Amino acid sequence: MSALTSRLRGHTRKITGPRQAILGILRRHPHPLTNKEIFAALPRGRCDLATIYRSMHLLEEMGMVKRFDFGDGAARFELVGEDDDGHHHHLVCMRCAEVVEIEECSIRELEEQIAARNGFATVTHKLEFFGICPRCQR
Amino acid sequence: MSALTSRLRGHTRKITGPRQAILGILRRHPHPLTNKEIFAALPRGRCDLATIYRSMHLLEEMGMVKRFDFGDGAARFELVGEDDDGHHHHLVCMRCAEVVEIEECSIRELEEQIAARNGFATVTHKLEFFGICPRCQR
DNA sequence: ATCGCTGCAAAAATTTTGCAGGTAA
DNA sequence: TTACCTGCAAAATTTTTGCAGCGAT
Repeated sequence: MSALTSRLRGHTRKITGPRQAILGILRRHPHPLTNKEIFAALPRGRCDLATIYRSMHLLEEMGMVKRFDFGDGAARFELVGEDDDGHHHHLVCMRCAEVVEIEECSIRELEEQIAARNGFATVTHKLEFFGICPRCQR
Repeated sequence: MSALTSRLRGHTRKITGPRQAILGILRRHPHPLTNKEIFAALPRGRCDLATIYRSMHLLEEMGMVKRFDFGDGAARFELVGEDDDGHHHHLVCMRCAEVVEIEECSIRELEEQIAARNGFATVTHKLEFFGICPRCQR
């Protein structure tokens, strides 16, 4: 956590109780969480839902968190590790919403081609897989 | 449009004024539109916003339309062509929201590997690219 | 002491739903 | 005729914002 807190300090931002609690929840959960899920996981009213929304904006802006959309109407967030750049994808069950993390990513070259071909700069991508998980097939 | 209307009929669904108008807008626009954009493009109150939401659910369920999430809080929809399966991706400018269609897709094999490796069935994927378009770089 | 942060409450934005009447087939 | 569809209005969700006070540095 020290790397994260120092990054917060570097942005002249404060290490507060709610932020520590939110980061704790994110560290403890391996998959993207909605703000409401974070709120529910927090020890009983540890902070306001509005504070979570504000914190996620801040953390996203600082690159400490990534935003995902699984197609239901709620944004999800996942902590970016201190060493890696947090780049990976997900395989999501369309029935039960189970999430499997996908490490493999062979899109980097394609990404560069697409950037060059269209004159776009700083191109990134988001890739999500959807299907029916083994349990839900039975 | 005949293929689409016959598909509607096949689902014991009716060809109504609002639905024709919505399909007309979608056919005329090459990129994903939010429901509000569809509403605005409709000749002045041609149908209710709620009707658009209901229509998009129906059309999505029938596979005539695909849903996209570009990360702002609104779903976008794009018409699926009559011949192709509508599978393609987008390159979205993070400043001005310009959208470029990306035909190329080399994920199919990866998709199969991921499905097999995790025991998932009927696996699909969504891939979007984000960057800064040429005009916004200046 | 300063500036940022928080809770609370209100508002905005997106999406869903109930219902009574209208319309395609 | 019958089932589906629509507009209108209300509600449910998700997200944002204003403000007064509190808290980290």
